[in-house]
Amino acid sequence: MSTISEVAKKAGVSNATVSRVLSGAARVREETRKRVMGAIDTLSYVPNQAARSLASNKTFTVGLVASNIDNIYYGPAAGGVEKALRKADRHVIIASGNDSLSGEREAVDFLIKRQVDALVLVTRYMSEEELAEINRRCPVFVMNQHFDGDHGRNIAFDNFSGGKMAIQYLLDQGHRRIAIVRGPKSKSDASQRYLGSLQAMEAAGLALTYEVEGDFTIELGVKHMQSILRLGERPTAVFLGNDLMAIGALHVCNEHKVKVPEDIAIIGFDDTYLARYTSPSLTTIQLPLFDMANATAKLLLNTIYDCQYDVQTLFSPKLVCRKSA
Amino acid sequence: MSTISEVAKKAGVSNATVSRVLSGAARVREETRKRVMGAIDTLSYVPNQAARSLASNKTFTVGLVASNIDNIYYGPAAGGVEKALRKADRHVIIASGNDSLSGEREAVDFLIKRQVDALVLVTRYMSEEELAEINRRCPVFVMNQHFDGDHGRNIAFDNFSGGKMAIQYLLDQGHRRIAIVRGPKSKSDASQRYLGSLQAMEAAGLALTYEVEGDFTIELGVKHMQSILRLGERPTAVFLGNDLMAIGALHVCNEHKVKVPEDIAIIGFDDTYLARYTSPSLTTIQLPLFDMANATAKLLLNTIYDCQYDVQTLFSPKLVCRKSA
DNA sequence: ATAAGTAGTGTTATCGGTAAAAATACGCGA
DNA sequence: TCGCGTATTTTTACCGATAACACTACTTAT
Repeated sequence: MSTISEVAKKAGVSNATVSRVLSGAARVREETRKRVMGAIDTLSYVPNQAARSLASNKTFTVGLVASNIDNIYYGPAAGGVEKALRKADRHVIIASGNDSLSGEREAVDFLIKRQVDALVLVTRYMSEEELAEINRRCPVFVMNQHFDGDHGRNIAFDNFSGGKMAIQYLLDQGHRRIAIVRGPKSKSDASQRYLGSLQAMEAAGLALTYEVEGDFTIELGVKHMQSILRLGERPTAVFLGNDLMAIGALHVCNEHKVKVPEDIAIIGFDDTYLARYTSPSLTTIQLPLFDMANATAKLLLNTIYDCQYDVQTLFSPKLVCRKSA
Repeated sequence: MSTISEVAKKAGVSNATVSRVLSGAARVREETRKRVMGAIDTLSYVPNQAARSLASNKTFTVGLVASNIDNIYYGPAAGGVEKALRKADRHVIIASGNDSLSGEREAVDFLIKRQVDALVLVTRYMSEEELAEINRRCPVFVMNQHFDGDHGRNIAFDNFSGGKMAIQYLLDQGHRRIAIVRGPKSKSDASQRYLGSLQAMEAAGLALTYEVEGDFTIELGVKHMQSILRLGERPTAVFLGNDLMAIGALHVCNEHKVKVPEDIAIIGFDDTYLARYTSPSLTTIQLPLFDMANATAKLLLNTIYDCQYDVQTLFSPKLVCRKSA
């Protein structure tokens, strides 16, 4: 490992000049610059991150907390964040929240101790107040919850329209007896989807046949679908608040030989990559998680590191018609 | 943020003494130690990682490269690694290989530039020779491929027995016409599963009805299952080299109204968490990925950081009977 | 001609730790 | 009482960058 001094010596300049060439911020004569670049090249010099951090008081590191790494939503989220940050030569530390509130807190504390420059949170259990609290210790960015950091901006998805769209599609298909397994009341995205659904129903002058709160897990999709199948007068269609619950629901229908979509139509939300391969394939509302995560990271780069990316801050739902509805 | 000097001052000792209280390696009088701990506590001092790294020439950071973060296998792998490392107060930087060889290489280069102390690779495209090559630049740990770093140890899974077990189960169920969609020939784990299957068939005096190479993706599971259904004399059972391909296969069967397991039995490999929720639920061979990743990380900690964890280095397959076979 | 501004580069202090060497204190046997 | 070994702590160099400031050589305005 060569150091900046060796490069400086070889190029016949001072350390400071090499540093300037590297940072690109200050003016350097073109000829000098070339000489330095040449030296960097022949020595295959790589700046020492630790020294950089120590001197500049930045770590060039962003922490990513997921409530659970082993989760179908985590992949695209981490991928989108990592892609944007790597391109900008920053890196991502991960910490899993082990699917609990205390775990999420520990993960956040761990990363703050590691002096990350900012946090991206994809949490399930933290309230918005708690996010604000954390934001006082370290800049926080989220993508699925209502929370604007100090920068006053956020990446948002139009969950309301998405919920409306799902129900509207069922109505258009002729369904009148519709049930909803909504996501948790504590989550604003879930609530928006629900509110959108209600509006679509009301506009059609109808009421929900059945309604229950799930927690976005397969397990609760299973449980609630079992209840729905036991209902005296079954609905002809069910809107599940996310794909995971829809997968659980499909599983139950198949087990009970209830034909989807003939006997009962199922529609999900998110369009995870599995939706295409369920049996039958899942009709759902697409949420472009990877792109949203990418945008979140770019917003972060702009805010924390003064980068200049164009950032799309509002994303819209899209209906993906497959075979389940 | 308070510094080590402030702590030292408050405790009435030198910086060095605080340092050795923290590291725990050297002898410190119990009374002094308590005084220092007290000062650390009241100042809520947290050591500066950058300074630590710079002085000790270690980053306490491990790089994790996955061929694709957005992959069902990545979650448990990352989770297992992260858990062990966080407990040991090290952290994990992630980099995605974007599902290509060049992407994997870039990810590795990125992490080495970031001066990680070691690498954990969960790659799809890199040959063992390339791993050895990388290992010369930075200690490499893998869990699914045959590769022992300089330490000469590795976390291994008995894929051979797993393959044998899958076929044996099908034979026990009375199947005689059996097809295999094996994993890629370039991967040793896939080949071991295949070899194990062959042995089971031979022991029964039978030959495979059909055999083809897949690449562990749902898409190829779909494609090969379609071919199998077009076969003149269909096999009565198919062993897919991993769950992802099995999910694709199930999807095709359901689409073609081929009843599973009555018309054709399907067995997968890995027991991903989705196996439980397919229709019908997937019979498969369990591979404890999270635990293996955890063990890999512990092996890494022992090797790189002189920790003393007990590490299980060989893991065994287990049959998980569900409804698809 | 002189002051003032600007481009380009060098000097130097500093970031907050670690580790090796040096110093101090203390107990013990000769 | 002296020398020596052991236990404990301090001193003193770094580690490799950055950033504020200083300096030099030109331009340009006055």
